[in-house]
Amino acid sequence: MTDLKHISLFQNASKEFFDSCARLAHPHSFPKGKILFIHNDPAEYFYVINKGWVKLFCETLDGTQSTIDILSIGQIFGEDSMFEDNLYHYSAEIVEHADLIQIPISILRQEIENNSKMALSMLEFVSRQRRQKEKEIEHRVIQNAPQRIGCFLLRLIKNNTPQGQTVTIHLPYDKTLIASRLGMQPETFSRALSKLKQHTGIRIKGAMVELDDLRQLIDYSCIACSSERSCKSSKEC
Amino acid sequence: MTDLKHISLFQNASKEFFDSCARLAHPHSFPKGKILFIHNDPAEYFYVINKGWVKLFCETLDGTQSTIDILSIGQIFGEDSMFEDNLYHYSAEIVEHADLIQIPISILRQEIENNSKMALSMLEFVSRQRRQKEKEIEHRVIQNAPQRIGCFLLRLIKNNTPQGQTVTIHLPYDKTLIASRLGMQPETFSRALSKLKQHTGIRIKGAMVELDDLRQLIDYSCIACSSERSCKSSKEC
DNA sequence: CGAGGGTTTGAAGTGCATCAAATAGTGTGG
DNA sequence: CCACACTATTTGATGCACTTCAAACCCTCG
Repeated sequence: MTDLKHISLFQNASKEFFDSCARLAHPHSFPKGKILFIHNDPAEYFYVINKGWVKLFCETLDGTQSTIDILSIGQIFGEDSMFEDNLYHYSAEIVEHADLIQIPISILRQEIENNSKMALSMLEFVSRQRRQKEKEIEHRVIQNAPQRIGCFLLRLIKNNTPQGQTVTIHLPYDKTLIASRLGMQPETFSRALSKLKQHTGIRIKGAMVELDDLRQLIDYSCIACSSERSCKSSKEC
Repeated sequence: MTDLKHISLFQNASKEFFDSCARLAHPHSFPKGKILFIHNDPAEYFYVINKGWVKLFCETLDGTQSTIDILSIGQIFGEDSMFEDNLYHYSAEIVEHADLIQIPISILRQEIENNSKMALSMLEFVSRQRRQKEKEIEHRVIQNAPQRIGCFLLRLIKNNTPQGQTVTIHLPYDKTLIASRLGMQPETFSRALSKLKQHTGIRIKGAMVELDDLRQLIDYSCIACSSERSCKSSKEC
């Protein structure tokens, strides 16, 4: 359970919070494909990801899905039901074998109510996510498919990577999933990626993407973005 | 300044908060077209709208705009810079002559830090907005232009309006603005609205929209939505 | 009445979706 | 270690939705 201490959201959590977690939180492993909960299920727990990937999504009656987010190590989900009517407002599916910690939402709720520093951390956290969603809408309006992929790649690169140096990016999950994350069809993703290749000189081998110069990718993708800094260094994107 | 007491976000604010506001907040009137601040301006104040309409937007170097939101009476904006680097992360423009109250962000910040009930209200507020943004992304993925307009109309209708009764909706601002709010071109909006007319039997006279039966509009628009309830009654949409 | 913005309509182009099929890649059991 | 099955990915062909550019129309307000 020491893992929780490394989650930035919990930097200001109290000893009592961690103690409660030690008593009431459960680590769990889940295989790929497992549905953790679905839209409108009553929400008792939120989850912390220690390993693997989790997809959050909604779907309509006719089965059409829209991917809300795909999360990984250090990220949390399900906590937002606290502010709604204690129902999950999305479905969650394991897309890469995952280790999760299941924690009663009530513990978090209590901590937020009693520990004002924690409440502030939570506010920062939610506010940042709100902004990211706004950015995402902007991107879908302004950027075309290849640019959205370029932006996605840039966000995968660590902030301290210097320019003018060969960089290798490992796509974190299936291309089909990336496509859904970016709001496009798999076919479109495939075609858009090769268009991106033509425009920026990136090299693609399976799930590996290599590029010699960040500059070109930034120039191509971030023209269509209002952020001052590129998506690589901006916390917004 | 009594107006502030009616803002639901401030229901749990302390007497000290309202006192500080009485001393340091300024009411202002602004004409249509006035730019309040632009992206990356240092943020000292947030705003409460008493009257009129305000557009929040971002724009890229080449002038392409993306509308984040269009707000009106009882809504606030600019407060989110508190959790960023004290810069506005969007631009704000008056789109209908507006009366605003300008309040130092520091007052709100202090209130959140000292009054845990207020922190919770704020969390609820931001969390709801985050969810609305998620819904908006879903809508743009799943719904086509006429359906998005239908959904927009439904949200304009008061929740307690009964079905099977003629309803008149007044478009709150320019059609061009509604178009930008929904992420489409004015021409697309115009065409999509008449397509919606064909499908649902609504009647359009300028800025007035009339319909005999909500049911038809709901059936047409909300098929492509994952929300349990229709956009009319759902707090999500 | 006439100027200027908002709105609609028309014609043509573009980007993405869709459907269908081929190909590559991965894991399985023999 | 190979053949098979199954899934992920790519490619091709076609269609549709929305955009873009251009022009007409309409409305309001001085």
